[in-house]
Amino acid sequence: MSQAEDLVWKALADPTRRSILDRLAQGPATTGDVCAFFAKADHGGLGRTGVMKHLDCLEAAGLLTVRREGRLRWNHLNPVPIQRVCDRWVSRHVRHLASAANRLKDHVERGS
Amino acid sequence: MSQAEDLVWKALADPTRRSILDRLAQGPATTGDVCAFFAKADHGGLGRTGVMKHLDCLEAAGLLTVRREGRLRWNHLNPVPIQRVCDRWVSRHVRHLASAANRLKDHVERGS
DNA sequence: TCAAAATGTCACCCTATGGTGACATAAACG
DNA sequence: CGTTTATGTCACCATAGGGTGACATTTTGA
Repeated sequence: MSQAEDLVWKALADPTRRSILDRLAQGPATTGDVCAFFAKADHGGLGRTGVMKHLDCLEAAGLLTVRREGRLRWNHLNPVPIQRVCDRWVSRHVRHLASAANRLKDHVERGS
Repeated sequence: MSQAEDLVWKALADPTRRSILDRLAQGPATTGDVCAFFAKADHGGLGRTGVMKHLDCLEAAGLLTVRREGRLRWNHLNPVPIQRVCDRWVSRHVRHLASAANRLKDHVERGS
């Protein structure tokens, strides 16, 4: 229940940030690259300031590592926290899938 | 990128709601049960109205199924959406773990 | 040196969200 | 029937969060 895990959940809660992670999964990108990607209206028409706030949020959660190169800021995806959260929390619940399915089955059979 | 998946992410973003799911993972509970669990100060000191809003949120996300029995409302955990989101999104990123590790290794070796 | 490009930072706005108290409804029970 | 218990619903409040424009800083390159 650490603070760090909470930051990860909060970071993943926003669809725009998940899109950024999708973009970074195809390789590192500068902030300008990400901005160009989201400038198009079909990706939200988001401005540079907004993108940066999302990047900050992702970095705080550890989902992003930054490498500065001259005036460029290269954003690298770091999927480790996602896996950690998935292992530590999600698996606990998915483990109950079978019993939950049984309860749902009972639920349906008894006619709701 | 469906609306349904977004509801799941939003629902999981809040630590209180994840605690509720943890509680429900040990078996179904009435709304009163959940309230009693959160009334204690060490669990947030949350009120009944607040609990119900969280339950509504979880139900909208499909993480919760409700069965009414007289004046009781039994809340059942449904981990299926969690697994669906994990399969459809998280696995895409965890798949890049190896290459990301390499990039981080390069990053460190080049001295940040 | 000077201008353009890439990023950093700040103040501000609006809405979504978590939380509450008050009241309404519905079922169990004497 | 009247009371208690469990839940539903509503109006309301405070804050966090997503988004913006304006301006500062730092490189690059002519």
